Amino acid sequence: MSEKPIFSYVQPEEKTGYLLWQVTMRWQLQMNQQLRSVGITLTQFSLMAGLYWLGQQGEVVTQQRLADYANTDKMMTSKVLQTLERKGMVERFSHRQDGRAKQLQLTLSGKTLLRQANAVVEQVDAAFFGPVQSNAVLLNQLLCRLMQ
Amino acid sequence: MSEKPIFSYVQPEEKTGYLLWQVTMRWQLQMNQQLRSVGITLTQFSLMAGLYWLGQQGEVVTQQRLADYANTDKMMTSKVLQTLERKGMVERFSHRQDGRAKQLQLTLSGKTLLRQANAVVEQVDAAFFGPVQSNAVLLNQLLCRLMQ
DNA sequence: AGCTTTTAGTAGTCGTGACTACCAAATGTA
DNA sequence: TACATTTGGTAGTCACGACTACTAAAAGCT
Repeated sequence: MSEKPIFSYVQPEEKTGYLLWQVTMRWQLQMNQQLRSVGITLTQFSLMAGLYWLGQQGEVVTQQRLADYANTDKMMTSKVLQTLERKGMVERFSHRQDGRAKQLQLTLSGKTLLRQANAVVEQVDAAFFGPVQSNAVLLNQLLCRLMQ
Repeated sequence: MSEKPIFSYVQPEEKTGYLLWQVTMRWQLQMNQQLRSVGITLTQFSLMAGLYWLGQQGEVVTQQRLADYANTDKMMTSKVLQTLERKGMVERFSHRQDGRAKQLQLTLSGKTLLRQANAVVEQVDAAFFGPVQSNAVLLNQLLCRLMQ
């Protein structure tokens, strides 16, 4: 006498959410493994990239602004930026108008590192998405719709 | 006199890899937030689900076997299973044939929790992938191709 | 049997990622 | 001006997820 099965007959790995998760973990792993050669993590890269980008737009970038832009929470952002400051990639000054805020700035070594890291990221991305290159635009659209 | 820009004119958030990452983080967050009501994490759920599934196939499941199946590393798997054992969701016996291995078994409470958690997962998945429901099969195929 | 190599599992570290809780500065309002 | 509320940032906790390094048992080899 067997119990009622918990799952339907679909195997877990056939579920879209699970697949999405697995694929992303693999992408993230490859990124971090390759980025290791330049001494940076994916998260650190994405924050530095965000900082650079906002800076290019002429913005005065605070930690909260960067966190909003990168969709990271401010606590994590604070910690990673402390790490990046310790590594000499980022400087944090106190904000002129707002006494609470920290104004962020990439250092010269930071920009150099960012440039090196970006080359790695581009290369891993190309290799990873090679198998679906013809459908890249489509995949992009679907993902965009999931972000609203 | 301005330096050569580090990135092309594409904004970072337009990159497929970055999008994939963002979407998955959001999916994972929603999963974990909802699963909290039943007192389990997504990772714990996926290991329990894998254990259940392999058990249904009549296999004697060891930690390494489960790790292989779930694409998790054995160190992490070991720790999460210790947590699950402490919570009384899983039992770990020593393997009859292999003195190194641990044989895994879901407890009754484990199965109950798994059933509750699965209902939550199904519901979050449905809500999350609603916006692309008509293209679900296509998205699935693309993701599958990225897993080889 | 004696030896090397592989394999199953654990301990402990680092870096997220989400959380609670907190401080202090800025803002809104009476 | 006085007070309550919001906002920018930090400290510390928990749970991955990847890593190094380790023990001990199994398997392979001579």
